[in-house]
Amino acid sequence: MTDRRLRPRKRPGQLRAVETRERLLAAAARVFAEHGYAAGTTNRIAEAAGHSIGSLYQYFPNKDAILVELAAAHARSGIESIRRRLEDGPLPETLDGRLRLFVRAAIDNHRDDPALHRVLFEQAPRPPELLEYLQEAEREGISAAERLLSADPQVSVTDVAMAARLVVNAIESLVHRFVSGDDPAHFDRFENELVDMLTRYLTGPR
Amino acid sequence: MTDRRLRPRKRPGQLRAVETRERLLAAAARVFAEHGYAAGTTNRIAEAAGHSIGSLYQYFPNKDAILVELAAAHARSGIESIRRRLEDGPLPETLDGRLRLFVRAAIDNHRDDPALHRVLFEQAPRPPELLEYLQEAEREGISAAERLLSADPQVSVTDVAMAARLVVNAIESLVHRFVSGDDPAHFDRFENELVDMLTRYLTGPR
DNA sequence: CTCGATTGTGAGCAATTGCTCGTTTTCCTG
DNA sequence: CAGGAAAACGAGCAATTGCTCACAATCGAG
Repeated sequence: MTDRRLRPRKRPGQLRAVETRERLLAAAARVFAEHGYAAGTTNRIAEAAGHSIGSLYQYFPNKDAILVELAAAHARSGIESIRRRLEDGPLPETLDGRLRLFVRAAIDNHRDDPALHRVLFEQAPRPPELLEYLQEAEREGISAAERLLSADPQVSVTDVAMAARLVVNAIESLVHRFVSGDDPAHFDRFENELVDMLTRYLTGPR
Repeated sequence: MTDRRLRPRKRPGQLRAVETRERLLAAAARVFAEHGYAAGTTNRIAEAAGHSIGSLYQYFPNKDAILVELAAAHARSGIESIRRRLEDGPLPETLDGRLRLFVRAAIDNHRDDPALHRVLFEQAPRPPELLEYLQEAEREGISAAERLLSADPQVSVTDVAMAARLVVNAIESLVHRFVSGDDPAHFDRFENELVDMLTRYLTGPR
């Protein structure tokens, strides 16, 4: 929690080193998910990875850097998941269908490892560097949403900018809440209702 | 972070003691809000309150107990705020008006001290005792919402149970996000749009 | 005023943490 | 095989933390 620099002190060259780094990251994900951020000590992470702390500190300058790496990877995978779905087939015809696509992507990305997601985005300290990265990603999401909403004749909302923020934040927040919560079975009902909520909101009467 | 019991070891009897306890709690709120949970050390809290750590540990068995006390107080104040608004005047005639009442209460309760709220409900560990308290409060809120929605002829939603959960969680999550974020001015626009979203959702076409 | 009970004090202990650094092991090049 | 570089190791240090406990100050009942 001391050094602000997040760059690795040594970039892995040999294959062996790359594997070590990956094992350390995977172990960190497991340890953080199970013990939380504060109790997820660097020694524990190294031990769980089957390596020494010395090795850990060869690839990460401090504990925060590990967390940032995990969080950024998670965010990237979310964005990638949406991109893949968009390229996979044509954009759904109905607004309803398009919203469902985004909601599904969000659910999948959260369902992956809710415990880790909780640690990363709730209880862990978020260094400014990570915050900027996440805010930038959110801003992109919002402006993309804004473009989609503006171009859609079905959308009857007046304050499109605020609507875009609401939609993006609603999906992110609510999915996070429901997946983190103890509702393993009701995901379908939740998905339907959330899509319904957004659709009715966006296409509602003047 | 050791002792599970959260009961105070000594209940203050004299006025002097009550004041000490209150000064400690107020200082804890300030320190947590400014430094976060991990860096909000018990020594720092005691110092900020103008007392010794010894006194702190006479009224709180451990650090967690202080946090739980603050969180519970915050939740209580939120519930109280809604109750006051409901008793203050008659229940608004329109669904729109009723929703706005709840949204306003949520905004006010969050606006009070966003930094502290962040610490309490995001980065700090939530002991099971507190979690149960909060879940119970949420369940009450949801079932109250469910009753209101069922009784309302304007409400056209089919899955009323899930709708109640969505509405309560949407208000809580979205208000939290927007108030915590850096949007001091756009609160009105946000309030309007959120009320609009919920109204259209609940009264939308079959 | 007396004197036990309540309240307040703070030096310091035991435990834990993030992290360093001197050393050993493994790999790659020629 | 030689030998230098890259990778891995892990005992242990410096700093911090939550918390104890022996004692001092203050209160209030008789």
